[in-house]
Amino acid sequence: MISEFFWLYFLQTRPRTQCLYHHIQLLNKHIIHTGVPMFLDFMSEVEGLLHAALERCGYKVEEGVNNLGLELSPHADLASSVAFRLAPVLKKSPVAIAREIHQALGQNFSYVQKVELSGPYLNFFMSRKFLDRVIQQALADNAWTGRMNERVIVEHTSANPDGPLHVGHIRNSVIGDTLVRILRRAGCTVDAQYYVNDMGRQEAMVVVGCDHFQLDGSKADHAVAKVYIAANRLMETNPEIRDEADQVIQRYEAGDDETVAKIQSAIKYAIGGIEGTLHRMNIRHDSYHWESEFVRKGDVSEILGQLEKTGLTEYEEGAFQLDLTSYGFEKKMVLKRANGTSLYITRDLAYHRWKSLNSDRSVDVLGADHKLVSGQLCTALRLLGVREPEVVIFEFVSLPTGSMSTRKGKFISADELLDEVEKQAYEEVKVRRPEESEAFLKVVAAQVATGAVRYDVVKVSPDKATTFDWKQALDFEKLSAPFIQYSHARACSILRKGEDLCKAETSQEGQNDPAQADMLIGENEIALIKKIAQFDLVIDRAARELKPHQLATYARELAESFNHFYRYSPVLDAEPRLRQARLALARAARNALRTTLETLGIDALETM
RNA sequence: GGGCCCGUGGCUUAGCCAGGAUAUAGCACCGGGCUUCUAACCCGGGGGUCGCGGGUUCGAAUCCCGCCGGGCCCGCCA
Repeated sequence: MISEFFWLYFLQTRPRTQCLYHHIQLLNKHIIHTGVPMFLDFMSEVEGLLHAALERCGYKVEEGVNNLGLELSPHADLASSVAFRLAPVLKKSPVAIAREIHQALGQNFSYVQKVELSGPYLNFFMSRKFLDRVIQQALADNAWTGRMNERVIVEHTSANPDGPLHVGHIRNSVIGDTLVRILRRAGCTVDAQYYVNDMGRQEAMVVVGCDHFQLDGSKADHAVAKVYIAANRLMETNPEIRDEADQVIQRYEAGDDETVAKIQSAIKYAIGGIEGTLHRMNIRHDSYHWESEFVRKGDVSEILGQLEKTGLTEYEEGAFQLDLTSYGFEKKMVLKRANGTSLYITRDLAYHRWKSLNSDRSVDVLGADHKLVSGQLCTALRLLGVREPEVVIFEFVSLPTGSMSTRKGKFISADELLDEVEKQAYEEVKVRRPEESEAFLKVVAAQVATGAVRYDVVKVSPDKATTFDWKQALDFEKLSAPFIQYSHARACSILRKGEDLCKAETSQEGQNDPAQADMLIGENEIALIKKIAQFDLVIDRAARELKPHQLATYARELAESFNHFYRYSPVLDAEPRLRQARLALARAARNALRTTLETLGIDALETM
């Protein structure tokens, strides 16, 4: 019975030497299916070989992350720089140590073909057997799924229902939804949640706005925004609007029927519009949770009571506050207003406690402006003895003219962006496929647009602040979704023609030769198989570290590998047995591309 | 003023947390490749003090300290 399992990770892929590390997991439920040879298994074998060799030499490496110095390298499938680590301790040259370890490695290889000594480095190479099994795995009907088995709640988007999503919100939505997909691929059961801010001032302003202005016939979320912006403008000259909003907040918290009805219908109306936009981007939430739920159920007052017991609370000018100065927060956290109504942070505390109790992991995707408040929230949760969420922070998206604001009507909506990108995509498809029907052009344009928008967002690390740029958004030339979608479409095209060819020959000659994977010896073929093999590592690492952009990078590399294969290894013109082998690889690559695209939430077009 | 994040060829960007062998790509620029499975592709070329200065180390884009520049935050808003 295995009680421990080494999770192996690696950073990136291509040329430069990259760091790998492992992480000991103590829970059986995390064990990866060992019958599915992917990169993790190759790496596992390398680790075992190295540990055994080190033991034979009588060498000990210190416990620690990546203590074997494993890394992806342009010189090998996996390289170890462990000799460098041992040199200061053993007072020998790294080259001599590497030589000793190399001699002690033995020959009990399965997925390892050979180990080459290169100065102080030990270079491990994959065996034919491993490569063949990778193809078999990729050819299987079911896409690869990991064994994480955790129940995860991912909260993302959660935009106030006071207007449409804008280009800043979609960074949240795309990162969040991609994480949901990555976690599911890794084997988790994921509940994607939208937290609805129904008790805040913003929503009260929408209701006040609806009392003074008419919702027009535009898309629901846009109509709501107009009313909301108008109400805010009105407040500048008529300060009593603020009092009206305050009264709405108080009546709603008190449960006044008429106010409840007004707020809820306004929210449902706005959310309907927001959902429409999300659906265009292949994003769906599994459940919606309203902050008022947690007030009405009594969770909020229960939490206030528990926090009072910590002895860190106090009343200041009638407001109930939590003093977190000893935890490094200089400002006190106000839990209840002097007028008795609750605040966002208090309701959020209740929501987070509920999430923690109903999941193994909970993930929040939040903009950089929430950093401080989510730090306070986590500290308060710790005081309550509740597991903290894992918070994924993304830096701001601003406009060339400054930051966006729904209230001021200063934003570029997601709908506007999608419309423009789709228009551009339509022109591109029309040039390339003039013979196709209008319906075809429209479908392809829409799917290319969705992909282009999602990929543009997800390819950049969340901690880079960005400035929205139309020119860049509409330029989906190379480093973008269409590049990957196109590779997939090419693979599909080969497979379609290959099938026809096989049918014709089968009817003529009776029998096809079975595919011979070991005929795939071209440099580009091997490279493609190796790239396919890395999928499990990318998913595993992205799921654990919550870094979706790593999958975006992998997708580009996979497509690139396929394009090289496409260019240098003719499939249909090859002699029958080789053709079979290459068709199998094309199918394996098609499956890998499709799975990767699906995990990114990008449509895998079969033709474009 | 304090806290967090970012700074990599003209522009955008990977790698950084877990330091290792020639620093990743794209755009733009120069040149080449469609009678051959979809050229939304492929190949070659030029272009880099990895913000600056110290330190740690056999070895630093990566770790530590200081500085400079940019973003975000510091509400009885969310």
